[in-house]
Amino acid sequence: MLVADQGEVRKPGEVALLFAMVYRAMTDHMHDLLAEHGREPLRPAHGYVFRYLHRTGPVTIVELAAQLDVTKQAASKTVAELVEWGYIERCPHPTDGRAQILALTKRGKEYMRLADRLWGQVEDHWAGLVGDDRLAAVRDDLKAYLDSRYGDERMKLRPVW
Amino acid sequence: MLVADQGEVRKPGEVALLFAMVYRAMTDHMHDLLAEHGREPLRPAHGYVFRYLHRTGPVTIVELAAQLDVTKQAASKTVAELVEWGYIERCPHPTDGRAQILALTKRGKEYMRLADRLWGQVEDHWAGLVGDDRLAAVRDDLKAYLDSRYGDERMKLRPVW
DNA sequence: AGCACATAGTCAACCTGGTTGCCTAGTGAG
DNA sequence: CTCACTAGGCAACCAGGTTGACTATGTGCT
Repeated sequence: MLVADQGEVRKPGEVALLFAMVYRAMTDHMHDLLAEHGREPLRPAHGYVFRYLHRTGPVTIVELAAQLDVTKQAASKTVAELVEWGYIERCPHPTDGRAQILALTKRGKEYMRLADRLWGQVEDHWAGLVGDDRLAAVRDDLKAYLDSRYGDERMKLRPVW
Repeated sequence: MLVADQGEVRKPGEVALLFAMVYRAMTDHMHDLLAEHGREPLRPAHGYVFRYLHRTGPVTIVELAAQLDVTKQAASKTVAELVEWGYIERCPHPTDGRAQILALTKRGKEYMRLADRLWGQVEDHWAGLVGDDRLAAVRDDLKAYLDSRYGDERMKLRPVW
């Protein structure tokens, strides 16, 4: 596999700035692909709700708020939107009269599967540029940084949005 | 140099999610370092203002707005804050009575130099984990993606904040 | 059973950081 | 001089969060 170009010394802040730009570029790329499928982009916060519900199964608003690292009210607002758009449904909690159970609807699962496929295409595009091995190395280096900062807590870190 | 661990297949969306988390982690890391120096964190938008002024020299609000990809009013608000905090100063435009020239103050330059140094430390931490070569490869792969999407326009892409 | 305390979710108001539409003062071409 | 345009600011608005308070429900203790 190709060795990195050694000619250019890394400037302070360069990688951080590139990071912010690439994140933006990837998000825009994703929105372009969604548009090609006639789908409106949802906000990253929405995407994290979908991922969390898919990984964990039905949860309450309090649990969702904790996962997204926002207040109950903010989680409630986000949920209200997704309910209105038909991506999430509310069910009574089996044992707690106060709480509600939130779950992805069929439509929500479809959107999430499409989004995963399209994110995969964004990453495939990138892998096509630099090689699967290099992108896997990028991923591993990202994980190394997160592990160094958060260890086992790293999956709890709220992503930027 | 070590070859990437081949055992783990990339999952769709994995790199994108890692991206959002690492960006968050790097920003938090940076805030921790600033706090160690008794400095308040500024918002990323502020940091981009500093960088732009430093690279380009004094500019007007309209030019700044274009660079940040926000409205004149938003740029004006951000500038008003930085003026209030003593990082930027306004001067009359030499030839246009309507316009003002914005420039970094000494204090602004000091903050920016410190911020660059601290971003360098964030990146050095990462380089220490994965190796300079690997981080240089990450940087090159980030650039490859941006080039593929924006070519020469890539430096004009507004970063996420 | 009753009570004190805690919690789930919602409401209204607020805040931040943007946008929009409009305004005044200034610019430049004709 | 006139007119179309621009620079920057004002006020109101919006989105997406927070705060504090509220009601209904739950829990644990006596």
